[in-house]
Amino acid sequence: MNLQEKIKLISRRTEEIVTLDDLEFLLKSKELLNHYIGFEISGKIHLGTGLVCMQKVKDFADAGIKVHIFLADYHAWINDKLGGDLEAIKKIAVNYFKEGLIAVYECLGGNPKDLNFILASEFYRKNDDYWPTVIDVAKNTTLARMKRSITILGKKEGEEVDFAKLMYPAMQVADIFSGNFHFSHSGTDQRKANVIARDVAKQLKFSPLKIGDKIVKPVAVHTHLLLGLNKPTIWPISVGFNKNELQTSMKMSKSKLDSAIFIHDSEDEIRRKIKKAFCPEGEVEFNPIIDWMEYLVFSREEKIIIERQLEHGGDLEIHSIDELKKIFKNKELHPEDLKKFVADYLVELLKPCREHFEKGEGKKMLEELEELMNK
RNA sequence: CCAGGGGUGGCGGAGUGGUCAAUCGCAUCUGACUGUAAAUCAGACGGGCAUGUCCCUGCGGGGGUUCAAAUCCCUCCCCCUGGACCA
Repeated sequence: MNLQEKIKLISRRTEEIVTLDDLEFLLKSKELLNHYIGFEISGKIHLGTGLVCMQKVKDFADAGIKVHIFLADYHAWINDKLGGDLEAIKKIAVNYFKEGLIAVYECLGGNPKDLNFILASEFYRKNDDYWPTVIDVAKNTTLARMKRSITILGKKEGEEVDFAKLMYPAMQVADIFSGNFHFSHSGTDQRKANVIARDVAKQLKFSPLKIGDKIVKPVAVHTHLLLGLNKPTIWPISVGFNKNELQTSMKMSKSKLDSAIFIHDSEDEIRRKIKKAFCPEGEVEFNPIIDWMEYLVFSREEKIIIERQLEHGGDLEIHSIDELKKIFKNKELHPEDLKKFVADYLVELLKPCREHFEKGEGKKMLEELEELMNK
């Protein structure tokens, strides 16, 4: 694969690459390059991580980059996930979470051997330079900035938090340097941490990131955050609405009931959630179903055929997201037909993963997680 | 550690001895209406069933006063604001 192909592969369907020049520089070097994406062990894996993030992980792997999945157990603990029980979090991380990511990766056609899993707590224990790196990062960042950065934990800026949460951004940044990761891959919600990493990169005494003798900044690759299936909190949109605010309110979230589909949801669950999803006819911009078509379907397909009854126009062949948007905007495609397509598509795509968690060890791991979440 | 304020249903937030299973808003669920969802309207919304002017549990935990407590008293825990301490 040549340089241009690699760049194209890594940057396809991303929201942002910081920066493209640095990406090119890294890819030109002859060194083994390391990718990283961190996941808080926060509960069930939804399609945002399962399909969007893992698809990008596969892109990295296909580009010949060593990919690392960082199981952020300490981070989950800090962020009060799973009852804030570190031991339980660790267990879920190495069982359910790892298992789930492998299973979806296979659904996407990836080879699980590509994936290198790192458990945060283990990584810290074995790495004497880790905590000095945290301090090093902290010394090069202001308190005000850390306070602003708690949005990466899903907290609102200015929200009252315990002190550990202010350590979280520094830890996340230190993860990147301690792991010697050249690529920090995340959803756009993690942008603040990645930008801090780039800002402190040249100041660090501990674990600086190097290519040869040159100290470099990690390249941030930000993938799209899927829209939740719910109606946005601000709707209908009025004149002078805040687009950012609206988009933030639309993000898929585990805390918003039925806004997310999980990688092992049953066929009925998938269909039920899609059916009740917000989907205004003719609206392409703030429409979760259109969003999912773009990031879950057209990210993989060159051509799709939407089945329709004759009275509704008969089967429809579409070749791109732009074509779909145009047709939908003109109300030449009814939401119900589109929903049916998306549901069928996901049911089929996720089948191996679903079956994996329906029996044996997989089932046990999922039940273990559910029990913990119901506490 | 001290002073003051506070902890009520999934969330926000009323209530401050009986008429409180607890106003109201949001969320959620059901039905009607739409070829989806939304919006709108009607109903449900602590749990149970025999669905009733029925039973149980309940207003941070525990104990007490009272015929009667979310409401008063004691005690413990936790949160917020400020202060004190700082070899």
